[in-house]
Parts: sequence; structure tokens; C-alpha cells
Amino acid sequence: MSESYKGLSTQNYIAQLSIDCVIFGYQNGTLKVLVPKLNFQGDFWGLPSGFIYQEEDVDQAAKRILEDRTQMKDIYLEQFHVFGNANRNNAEFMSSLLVQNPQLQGSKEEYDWFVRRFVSIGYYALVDIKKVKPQTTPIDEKMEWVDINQLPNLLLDGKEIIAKALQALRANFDDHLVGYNLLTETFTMKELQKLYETIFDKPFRRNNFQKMMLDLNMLDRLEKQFTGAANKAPYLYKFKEI
Amino acid sequence: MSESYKGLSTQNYIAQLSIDCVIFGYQNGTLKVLVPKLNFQGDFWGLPSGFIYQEEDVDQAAKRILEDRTQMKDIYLEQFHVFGNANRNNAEFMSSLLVQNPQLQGSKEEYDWFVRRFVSIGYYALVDIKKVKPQTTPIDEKMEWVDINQLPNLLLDGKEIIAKALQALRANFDDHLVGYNLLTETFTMKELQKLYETIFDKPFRRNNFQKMMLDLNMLDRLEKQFTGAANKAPYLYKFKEI
DNA sequence: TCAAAAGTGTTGCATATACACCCATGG
DNA sequence: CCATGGGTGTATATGCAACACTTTTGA
Repeated sequence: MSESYKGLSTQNYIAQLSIDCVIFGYQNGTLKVLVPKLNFQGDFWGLPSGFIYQEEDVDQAAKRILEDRTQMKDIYLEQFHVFGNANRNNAEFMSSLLVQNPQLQGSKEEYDWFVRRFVSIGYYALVDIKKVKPQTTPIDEKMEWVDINQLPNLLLDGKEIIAKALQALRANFDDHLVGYNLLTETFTMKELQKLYETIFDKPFRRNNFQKMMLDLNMLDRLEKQFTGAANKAPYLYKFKEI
Repeated sequence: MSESYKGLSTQNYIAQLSIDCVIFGYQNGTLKVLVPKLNFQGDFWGLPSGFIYQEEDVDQAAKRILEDRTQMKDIYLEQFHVFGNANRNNAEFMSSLLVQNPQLQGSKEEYDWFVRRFVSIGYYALVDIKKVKPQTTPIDEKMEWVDINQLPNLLLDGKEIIAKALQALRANFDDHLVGYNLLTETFTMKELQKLYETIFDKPFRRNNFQKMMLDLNMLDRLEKQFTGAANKAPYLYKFKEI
């Protein structure tokens, strides 16, 4: 949705098939997604997205799009759903875009390529917010981390895509111990608990949570973290190497 | 994979995007899939598949393909994964096909349309075997129910697709009480247990299984089934209407 | 010595598993 | 009345939620 469209039809992409990414990050006790604000009148946002080269695996395309947008390597990435309603097209968006940004005017062929109906494959990514360097495209005004509970206006079925991504994330969270990707290298048990509480949107009991996590045998306990506060210093933990 | 290709490029389909269906059925204590044997030299089988019309929802396309192949309505259907490796194309298959079946020769344009790399969306379906009337296409020699543990040679990543479908089926089975679609209207507890044992490939204890099922409160108990055997007659059950 | 927050232990409840018994059926 | 298989009840084990208590830290 937020890809510059000039020259698209000549770039050897698969037509009518796109990838939409839901990039999850976690900061200050809130779950966030990285989304671009589109560079045209009104308050409209998209999802980081792109297309698939003819010679490219779909998974590889998703990886490339993600890396371009975040300037990170080895991102945790999971395909979760295909969005294929017949009315998914960029016609309305493009009209508005071109009125506001006549300099983006491309060829008729490129325009037609872009405004057709698109089927989109959804991927979600988990990243450490502090390591991401968000990259905009020519049609983005900016790209920002927004709270998952305060999403702006999203083009097309953007909200549905994010909702489905969160659902998939929750389902995978326990199995894959995926929290790994959302935290810094080391963290306290309280920080880990807060992450879980944010993602599942429900409280856990401190002692039982600690027991649960330690029983999983996935954490290494490191030195204590002395914060200067007048209380017992918490241990730092890290996820075990595999 | 098993769609006749003549006239494909003129039929207003989305190019390079297909749907592959894994149709599960259950009979005599074995889980089966319905697959077409392809009408060319050698022992090669495909998956029931098809394409998406420009004006058609992807889900709707899957439904149409399924209904065409089985002559059934209201089939339980679930999208489970996208298969997008760059080497997924029908070139090899088509060469062999045309050598064996010169009468299928179409235009160059249609040939080119069909042998390009395809991204395929996987759906699995659950059906009552006895209600299905398998329909072949011009390039199928026949279509048969084969044991999931004795799959024939499948084109491309057919085996991987079926494996992933089974995985998704297992994950959904408890949540969605999906067994409903694989059994006849009425059944005994033993038959239901055998279905579970087949799908999960592990034994359950008779008494505990019964308790588990009844506690779910999803079954209506009907009259007894007198089989003539010298033992207590089992009750028949059916899934409750919603 | 005190408050605050971290760490650990212990109980009780709910659920699942295992074991045991009783009942209907037809020969 | 017996063998067979179906139905149900009860004990045991397991896992998790709730509660209680102890330890560490800096003021």
C-alpha cells in the first residue's frame, strides 16, 4: 500500500499479489506497530508493504521488504493469513494521491498495474524498537510507532490485518517463546511479565508468572540489577542460546 | 495443478495465483485425501486446484473449486498457508502432459500463462466421504481417496501442502469441533473415538474419552443401536444443532 | 528499623489420568 | 449364565491459581 508505484509494471513483479507487514514492537508497557502515514491530504495511514519478484520466494520477499523498512537483519517473521476480498484495490487511494502529488504521475500502464485488485499475504514481524531505523518511501510522509489500541485511519482492511496478526501472535507466543524478539538482550522478570500482560491484555500473578517462566527452562539468570531503589535488587535474565 | 489449461489466459483469472485444496475424508478408521491422478505417462498425482476470477473473493474461489470437484454444498473450508517458493511452476508437468496428450495443445499464450511460476493458497476441507461425487477434469485420469499414510507421487510440493494441512487441522480440531464434518449424521462414541485416534495418531482411553466428549456438551444422545452382537448396545449420538 | 519490591514456599482447587466396577445383549 | 463390549463411578496424579511468608535494599 505504501510503495511508490512508479515503474512498478516494468520491475518484473508478480502482478496483483502483494505482501503486507505488521511490525510489532514493545516499549514502555505498550504494544506498538510501525506504520507509514501516507503523503496525501487527510489522515491516512498504510501498512509497510511490497511486491514479489518473479524469481523470488514469497518468504524471501517478505524478508527483503522488512529489512528495507527497518534496516535490520534476521528479523523474526511469520506468515499468518491471506487477504483476498475482491474489492481490495488501490484505485481510490491513487486518485487522491495523484491529486495531491502531481509529481508522482507515472505512465498509464504503471497506473493501471497498481490500481488493480490485489491479493495480499500478511506477515507479522517482532522487533526490538530500539534497533529499528524506520525508512520511508517516496509516498510516505513519515513512519511511526503507534499504540495498538490507538490505531489511526488505515487504508483498506488494514485494521483487520492488524487484528488478525495480533491473534496469530498470541497463538504462537507460548509455543515459540517468541517474546525473545521484542525485548532487549537482558531484562528483569518484571519486564518480561509486563510484556506478557501487554500482549495478552490481562494481568498475571507475580509469583506464579515467575514460576511458570523458570519452569520452562528457557531463561539464564545473570547478575542482579542494582537500581538504587530501596528494595531487593531483581535478577537480570536472558533467553538461553539454542 | 489439475485444471485443464485451455483458454485459461482468456478467462479473466488472476495470473500466477492458484488455490490448492486438501480434501480430507474419513472412512474405515483411516484418514484420506481426495486427489486426482493426472492423465499422462507415469504415476503422477496432483491436488484439486484452480484459479481466482478477477471479481471473486479468494474464499469464494476456494468454495467454488471445492463444490465443482465434489458436487457438495456448504463444505467446511479453512485457509491454512501460502506456498510461494520461486520454483513452483508447471513447466515440467506441461511438457510431459503435451507429449502424452497432443489433443490438449492450446495456444502459445495459454501455454505461457500456465507454465509461469505460481503462488498457491492452501485450503483444507472436511467432508463426509459418502456424500462426495468426485468430478474429474479433462487432464485427470481419475480422482480417488487415498490413505494419508500412503500418498502417491505428488507434483511439486504436494506432500508438503498435505502435511501442513494436517497440522492445521489438528490445531483447529478441538477449538472448532470440526469432527462434525467428517462423520455421518449419527455415530457411536466408539466411532467418534476412532476418528480422533486416527487424526491425532494416538490412542485415547475409552471411559475418559466419553467423559471428555459428553462434558463438552456438544452431543445429543439418541436411541441405542442394536447390532446383533452379544453385548450392550451402544447409543447413537449426533452433534447438537447450533 | 522501616517501607518497598523481589524471591520462594505451601496450600487448595480443578482438571486429567488411571483403575475398577456394573450393565445390557445374544448365544 | 457366560463372554463381550458399553456405560459409569471413584481414586489418584498433575498443574495451576491463590495465599502467605522471607529476603534484600537504601534511606
